[in-house]
Amino acid sequence: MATRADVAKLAGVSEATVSYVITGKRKISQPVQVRVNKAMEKLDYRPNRMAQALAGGKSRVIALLFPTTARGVAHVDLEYGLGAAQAAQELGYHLVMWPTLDRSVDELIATAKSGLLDGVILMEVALEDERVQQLKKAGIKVGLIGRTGPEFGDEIFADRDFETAAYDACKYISSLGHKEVAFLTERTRGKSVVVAALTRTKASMKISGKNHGINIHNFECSTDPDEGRKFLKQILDHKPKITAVIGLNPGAMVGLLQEANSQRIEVPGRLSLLSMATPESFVSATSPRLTTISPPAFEMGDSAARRLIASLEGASQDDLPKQLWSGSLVIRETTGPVRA
Amino acid sequence: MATRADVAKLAGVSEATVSYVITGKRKISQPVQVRVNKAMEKLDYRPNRMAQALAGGKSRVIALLFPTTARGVAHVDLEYGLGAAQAAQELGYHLVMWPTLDRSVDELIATAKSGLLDGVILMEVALEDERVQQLKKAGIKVGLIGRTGPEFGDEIFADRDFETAAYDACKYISSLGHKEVAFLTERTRGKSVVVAALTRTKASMKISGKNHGINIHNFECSTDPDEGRKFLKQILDHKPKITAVIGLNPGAMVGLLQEANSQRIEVPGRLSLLSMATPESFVSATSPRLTTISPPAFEMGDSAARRLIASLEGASQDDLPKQLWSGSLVIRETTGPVRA
DNA sequence: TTTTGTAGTTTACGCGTGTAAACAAAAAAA
DNA sequence: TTTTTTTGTTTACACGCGTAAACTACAAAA
Repeated sequence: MATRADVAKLAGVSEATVSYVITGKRKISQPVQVRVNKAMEKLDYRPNRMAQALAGGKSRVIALLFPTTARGVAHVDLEYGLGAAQAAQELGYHLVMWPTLDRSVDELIATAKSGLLDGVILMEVALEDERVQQLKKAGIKVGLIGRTGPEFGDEIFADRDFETAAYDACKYISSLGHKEVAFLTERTRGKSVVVAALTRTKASMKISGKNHGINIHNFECSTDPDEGRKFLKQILDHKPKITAVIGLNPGAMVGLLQEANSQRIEVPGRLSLLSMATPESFVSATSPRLTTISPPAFEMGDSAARRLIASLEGASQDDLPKQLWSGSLVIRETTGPVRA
Repeated sequence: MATRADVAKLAGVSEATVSYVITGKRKISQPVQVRVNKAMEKLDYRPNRMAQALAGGKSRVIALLFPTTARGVAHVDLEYGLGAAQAAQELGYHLVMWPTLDRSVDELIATAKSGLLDGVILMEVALEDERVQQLKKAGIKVGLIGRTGPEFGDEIFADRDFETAAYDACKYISSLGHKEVAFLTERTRGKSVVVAALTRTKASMKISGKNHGINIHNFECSTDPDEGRKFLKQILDHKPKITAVIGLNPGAMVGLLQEANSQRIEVPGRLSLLSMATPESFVSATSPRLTTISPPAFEMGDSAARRLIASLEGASQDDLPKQLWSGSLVIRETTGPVRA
């Protein structure tokens, strides 16, 4: 591999001049620039990234934390990751996958201090997320998919617009004539970490439900599909007036749907189902296909990465993609008018 | 951040001694080792990975190619990726996500030459995969999830055992009494790249079908669920004797299932469905839940990464995880005895 | 006694870049 | 003309580590 010295020799200039042509941090005359560029092309020169990182103190590598629970990873995380990785690539950065079983960031901080990582993107952000504090204290830039709250003014993030999402959901469900609606979220009792999305959506649903004349009944269960099955029986037996379920619990939603199918409960005839958290790519496997308001995961990953990198470069925060994404309602086969 | 010099000073030895204590490449006396280790601990010393990479010529970073088509990424890829990333992490390596729209590896080679990448893991490997040649020619170590063929003796890979998978599928389906079985694969006509898995499975199905007294009818269609829907009509109309479908096309399989549900075709009463390529985590969304023989994706990713890294380190190839994985049959709700 | 060997440690330098500071040449000001 | 400023380029070194080669102290062999 050709080095800067080779380029300098071929172009008949000093090594520093080559560097300055590349970075543009000093003015170099037109003819010299041309000579250097030609030499670089001829030698197929690529600056050594390790040397750049060592000398410059920046690796241009960021990490994406994949929170892996016992049950595996949420598939939407892959889409966040791909969006972020692709954006990073376009900007000359690289994204390393960082699976974690617990929520510890110790190893991550150690790696960042060793010079490999310039920044980190976090998912499944809690309202009070100690990881954010720990990373910041260690001097590591943090980007969020999601956000802490409510003082997030100085944070770098891309998140859903829960107010709009809840509004759209309630508007649509109410337009179908539903009055008694279950809102099914993930279980929070006994959990040390409550993802911020849950709190925000719950609050927004309460307001939007009222505004659209819907009675929102809050339920929660674990993300296991079996829990979704039990939940179906529960509402059929104890809350027969409920005619629609809005869900922020993709695992339970598919279980609910499966149970409805096998018990010949008509969907959407008897019960309409709308999921607010099922990734698009997952919907294709459901039957009948779920109506959703889903996060534009790829775009959100892209946005978070671009914002983090802009911050790393000290670049202006203009010309960046959206920060809040409502996601759009896609009407499929699990929602319909309430039966007369 | 503390450097080697700090440690050396505190321990009262030279910098080289510190390095040799870490790497163990020279013999260092017990008392000195103890002094150095204590100094490292006290200073919370972490070798700078960029300096290590520059001086040592190895970055201990590998890339994982995510082939992203227009339709998105196969979700099984996430599981491969997590397995590989976790294995890499355990071994002191890191894995960067490398999304590619086409199958070009030019940019990847350039990045490897710039010193950032020691090796690459490839997915969706074709029988004659030019990427493998290109990367090898550029001096980049390659690990495969899948394999080229048939001369793969010197290659580093983890792949499915298609012979066993096909055998298990045919044995089970035949035990249910099915005689006329469709085998549904992805479309190959007009495609420049044929994934090796397809060719191998087809060949194995032919043999195993014969051995189990099953008539295998080969079909192929695109991975679009809509194609799966059309396919259902096609076999019902033109091949009514077929009572089971074995699929190597997850997209079409879910479409098929959806169409069967909406047309009230009984599954598995009228038609049994067995998928050989649907990732476990995807199955939870199907209704009724698909019977599968699925690749143990996480373990395969783990194996591929461990093998690649062992090769990078020049380590022995012993004590490595399996190379060929058949995956186990998980009987769920879409298979049953043929109707009398 | 001298020679040879060995274990343990240090010296010395290279890896390829970023960039502050020094410098030279040409242009502008005095 | 001399002095100052500006522009363009180079010199010099730091970044933190890996490791070959040199060295020291001491034991063993001749």
